[in-house]
Amino acid sequence: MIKNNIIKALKEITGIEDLSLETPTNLDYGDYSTNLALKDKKIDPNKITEKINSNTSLPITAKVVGKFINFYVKNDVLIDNLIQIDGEFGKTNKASSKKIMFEFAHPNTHKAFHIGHLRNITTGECLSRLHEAIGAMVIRANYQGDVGLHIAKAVYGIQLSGFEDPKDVKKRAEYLGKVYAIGATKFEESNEAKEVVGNINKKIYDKSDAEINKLYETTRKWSLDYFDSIYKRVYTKFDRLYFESETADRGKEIALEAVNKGILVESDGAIIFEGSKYGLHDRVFISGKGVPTYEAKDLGLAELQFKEYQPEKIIHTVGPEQTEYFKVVFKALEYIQPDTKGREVHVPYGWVKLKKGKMSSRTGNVILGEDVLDQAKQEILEKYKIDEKIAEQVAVGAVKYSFLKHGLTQEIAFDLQESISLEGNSGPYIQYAIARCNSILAKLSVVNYQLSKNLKLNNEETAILRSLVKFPEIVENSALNYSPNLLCNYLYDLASKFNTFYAKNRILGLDFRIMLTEKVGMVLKSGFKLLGIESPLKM
RNA sequence: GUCCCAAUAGUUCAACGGAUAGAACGAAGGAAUCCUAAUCCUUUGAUCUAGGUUCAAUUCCUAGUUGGGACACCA
Repeated sequence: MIKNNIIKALKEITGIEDLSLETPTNLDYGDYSTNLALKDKKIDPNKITEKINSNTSLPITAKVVGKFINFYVKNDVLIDNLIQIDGEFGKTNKASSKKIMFEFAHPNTHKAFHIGHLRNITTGECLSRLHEAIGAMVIRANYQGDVGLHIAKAVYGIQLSGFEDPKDVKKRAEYLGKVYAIGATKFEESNEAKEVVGNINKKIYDKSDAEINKLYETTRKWSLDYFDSIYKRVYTKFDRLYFESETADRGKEIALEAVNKGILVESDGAIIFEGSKYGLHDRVFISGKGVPTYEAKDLGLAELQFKEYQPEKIIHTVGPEQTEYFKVVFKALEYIQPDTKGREVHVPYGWVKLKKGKMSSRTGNVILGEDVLDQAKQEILEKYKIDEKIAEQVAVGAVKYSFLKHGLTQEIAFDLQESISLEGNSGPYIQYAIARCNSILAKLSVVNYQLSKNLKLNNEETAILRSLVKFPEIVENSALNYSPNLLCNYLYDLASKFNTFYAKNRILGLDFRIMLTEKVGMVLKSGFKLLGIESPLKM
């Protein structure tokens, strides 16, 4: 990467080890710049610039503006880079051979797969792909809650309202959402219901009631089948599906062993970890009834995950409300299984909130993930004359992009009409640019470039070239900072530059412009692939 | 009460301690003999408050205001 070349050259000249480059937002200030001379008054920016410019092997020229040194990538370097762009462009080996587990999605069976889950899975899939692009070995894991109080509430809801089988994957999921709301509402209303649900919960854990077992197994499968259909729809394939039902027993064992070691202690009949001793808060691992909580299950999960895959890190993509929860559990885990220290990471992503009202599975006031996709698709079909398959790709792209373009920790105020935009800074805008590239190239029978030696580039062409060079480092930054929005911003900017170029220049007839078009299409497509979004050939 | 996170145009969001704080939507106007008008071009408009650190603060620190979240047997 050019950036590294510059840093290396600067280090040799100045002897400063710890220096970084900036990328000015205003292209007039160069492709990169440094503030070295501002930080250290003894440094003379003019001397550095002279040395840089006298070294013709460097890919850049330098210029002093004020105290900044700005670097401009040379034209021939930009063009060499353009020629080299192929489908693999953007991939690096920054994280090569590192094994990282990304754990995401985690819907709970018997509950709705809502829009928040959709953001989660979109984010997790994108982070996975970004890390694969920088050379990591990625394991996609999904930890699904198939036991616990919420299941008991749903089962209770069924007992109250009577069992039905709508005989359709989606309708079954809707039915479960409905009975969950019924059970959960009753649970909050009366102590008697709390007692009943508690007993159902215990029965599910110890499998002591044949009738409940059957009901549980049947409805659990309904949920999982439904989730599978969504995973497929958003192009995610998990390497491993973990279930709370498989971590619960072992988790409880681990917690009990930890009591013997003095890591966990008994308090009021429950087994807890005293996080408050570490500036955190106390949490219950085994309830007074002897049932392992989420905390204990996470102990079982961690052991299983490290044993099965030996990942260097496990990235848990989970909402921000669990930030402090994870701190406590990771701390406990650190004492129980010391080699996990520093390897368990919680990457929180902001909530998707409704612009009006509050989302809650309990009250049934949720926006289902699938409904969002369906509505976006419907709107696209009504608005444009395209076939169903492309409408699906555009709809999924619009929804995914609307999540990914936001900073990861930012909450999103969701409004279907506003959020799922088809114009402006949106997925379809970029898809449209890609389709446009394809459409231009399709006019050519043979692609055979004859680039003249003395190309005179106009502003639009130069802007695109300068942008294309940056793709690999954008991918790297997005991956390492867990920031898909950086890649979104970049792709939008590139697509926008291309559209401006397209509007002002005729492409067909000039080999250089045809090549530029082809390569822009490639980069946009590669970038979208990393976001987990398809690029239709035509729109 | 303690702790965590956020606060930027009318709205939804960007911005690596740097240079003139970027977009999109909205509003107003314009672009078709020519490669896709889901496009392009104009115009419009913002850093919660008070201190501090710095050559330089939307960014870091302190306090406050507002909103969200977590704080024992839910996940």
